[in-house]
This record gives sequence, structure tokens and C-alpha cells, in this order.
Amino acid sequence: MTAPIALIDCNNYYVSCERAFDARLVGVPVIVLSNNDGCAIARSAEAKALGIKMGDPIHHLRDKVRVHGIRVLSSNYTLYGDMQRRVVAACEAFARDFEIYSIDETFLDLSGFEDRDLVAHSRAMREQVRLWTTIPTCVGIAETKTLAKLANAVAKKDRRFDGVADLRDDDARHDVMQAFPVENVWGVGGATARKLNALGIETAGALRDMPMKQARAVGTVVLERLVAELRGVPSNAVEKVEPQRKGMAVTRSFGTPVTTFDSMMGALSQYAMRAGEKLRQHGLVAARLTTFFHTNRHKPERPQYAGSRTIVLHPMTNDSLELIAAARRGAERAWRDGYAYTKAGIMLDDLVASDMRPRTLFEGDADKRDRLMDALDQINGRFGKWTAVTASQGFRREWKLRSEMRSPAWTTSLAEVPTVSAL
DNA sequence: TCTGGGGTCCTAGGACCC
DNA sequence: TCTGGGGTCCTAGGACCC
Repeated sequence: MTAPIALIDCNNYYVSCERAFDARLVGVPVIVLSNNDGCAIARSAEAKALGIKMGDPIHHLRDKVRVHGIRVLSSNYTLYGDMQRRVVAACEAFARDFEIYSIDETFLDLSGFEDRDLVAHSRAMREQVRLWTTIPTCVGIAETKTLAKLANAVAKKDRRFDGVADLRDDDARHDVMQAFPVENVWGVGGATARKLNALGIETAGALRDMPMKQARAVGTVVLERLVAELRGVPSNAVEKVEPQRKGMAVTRSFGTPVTTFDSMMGALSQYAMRAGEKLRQHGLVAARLTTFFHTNRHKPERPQYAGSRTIVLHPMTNDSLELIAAARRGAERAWRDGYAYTKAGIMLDDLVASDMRPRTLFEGDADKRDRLMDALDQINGRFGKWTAVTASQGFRREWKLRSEMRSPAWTTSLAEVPTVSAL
């Protein structure tokens, strides 16, 4: 008997976080926009009922927003990240181990809890989360992560389950899988779904019953493992320790298109600065930095250009000033005049823990630089992001992104904590 | 006419996820 | 006018080696 796995998933997470601090958002349609206020990335149940889809561009929704009085918010990742810690803390006593899978989903290893009524156990956990954060959740229980995902999806959609679905039993999951569209299975995207449909495979049940060899031919080892998971054979473990990350990126769309090299370097310097901060937070150094920028791909009638260059960082580094210098070298090589750039970014690859990095003969004043970076992080951490900047970041920042409807930092900034008055 | 048979490493790109 | 920002894993194919 394999250990039970649960997936707890927050409902309409970003909207639920916003509602935790603004009761006026409860019971009305609400959407939260992507960075740069571009498209809808979270919708309340009321907004979903109005036909608003994930990723709908806001400028296509103006009429609906007006007619139905939809509340529109910019995203507030500081708030959502902080609320996530609280959600996970509320679950802590209910599982032996965890894998935080995304900002609103956590896999739980329930081994050691098998002798309990796991549905009641999960209900108690949901209640705890709701009590500490007000956030509504659903829970799926099964023998593998893929089945727990599926269980979670039906717990959310099918009212009979009332928010908690336990599909460990073969009989319990048979009917559910026969009715579950194959394109909604975790790991089956558009391309794979089309291939499977062409073979007459349209449900999770049919995918489970597909021959392994055929699965491999259609979707490589990835699909083969997925089929095993649907059969209740784990091939994707709950990762209890956070795996070493392999790359990281800081990329943004611009509020206004960028046409000059100096302005582009302003943005790239800012991203490289942030990338350095992220590396240092995680105790990592990078071996390669890629700079890229491109024009608006949604406007094929305009002149298009996409440039990118990769610079090898030798020695490996997490020094923001060196990252900026590398970003500049890459940008100089990739730059073309005469285009309106709408997005740019920095990607770092081949990350290694900084105490494991190979030493070289030419490191010079590495310690001094480390202390400078420490000081920079502390100043900006304490007094705000834009306190200490490099000259290349510039001061005009016409490229900075739009975020016109962002809620306050309710939980992470003393200046913005909510005030409550009692009469 | 006809041009070996392995390896490894690296990169680009596809597919998928939230 | 206006379309997010992160990540992961896998494969194919080229460069290079013996």
C-alpha cells in the first residue's frame, strides 16, 4: 500500500487574498491582472460565471467590466507570497511532510495518518486554513500526485464531494476517471491532447488504459510516467526538500515601448540588480547570463526583431555590478536601432551554491565585493527598492511597468497595515 | 556510386506547469 | 492604445573525440 498523498489548493487564490483584507470584494465579480495590468490571471467565481477566461486581455473586457461592475485589481505578489506562508503554516500539523508546488498548491505526504478518516482530517485542515487566513481551499487525496491533482479538480467542480475528494479506492475513482476529459489531466497540454484525441483517447480513464509502449511513442517518457501515475503507481515523488534550482529569470514587459539603448540598459540594469539579489537570497552563483529583448509579437504588421546573447560569467558570480556589466555586453551585441521594444529580461543559468563554486586565480577583492552587496541588500531591504541604485539604472524609468490598481502591502509593511475601528 | 561506430557535451526548442 | 512572469523536463542534432 503506497502512502496517501493529498493536494491542498486555494480557490481563486489571488482574489481570495484580496478579499481577506477588503470585505467589499466579497460576493461581487473580481479579477486580478498580470504584471503590467495586461490580462486577467485570477477570477472570482462570479467573474468566471460572466465568461471571463484565464489570460483574457483587459482591453477586451472593458465592456463587461463596465456593465457588470467587475472589480479590477493589479496583482500584489508581496501579499500573495506572505499569505502563502500562512496557509502552509496552518497545514503543518496535518501532514508528515510537504512539497510547496506553487503559490497556491501544496502536496502533503500523509504517511502515518492512514489509520485516520482522511476526509475528516482534510476537512479539519481546510477549517484551520480558513480560520487563520479566511482563504477557501479544496483537497484531493490519492496514491500518486497525478491522481491527487485529479481528485482535487473533482473536489472543486463536483458539489457532491463538498471540497474534499478521496480517490484512493479503485472503485471510487473509476467513474470519475471515465468522465474526466483527458485534456484536463495534469501534464497533458494542448499538443498531447490533440494526439491522444486522434487515437480516440478522450478521458483520463482511457489514458490510464493505454498501452505503455504507445504512451511512450506519443509523448516520450513523460507521458509514460503519467500513465503509470494514473494507474496508482507513483513515479513522481513528493519532494520534501526543495530541489536545487537550475536557472532563474527576471523579465518584464514595458509600460511604454523602449527605443533607445540607454533606456534599455536602465531596465536591464534594474533586472540584473534584482537577479543578483535573488541569487544572494538563495546563496547561489551563476555561470551564464542571457540578455534578451523583443518587439511586440502581437503586432506582426510592425517591424519585428528579437535579440538575445549569452555571456559566460567567469568566475561565477552573484555580484550585481558584474551581472550588470555582463548584461551590458550582451545588450550591446544584440542591439538594433529603430525598433520599439516591448519586453526584455535577464536569465541566469548553471546555478551553483556559492560555497561550492570553483575558485579561480583572478578573483581579486571578492570579499570586499561580497560586503558591498550585503550592504546594498540591507539598504534596499530596509528603506525600499529604489534607495541605492547604480547609475545605469537611470532615473527616468519610462519603461517601468504599470500597476495602477494595486492593493496595499497589508501584511508586510507597517505603513500599510489595515486599521480597524470599533464603535 | 560506395566514406565506421561508437561515445560525450552542449544548445535550441518544444511541451508543459502555475 | 492595450496581450504576465516565472519555472521544469525532455529530445534532437551538431560539434567534437577516439
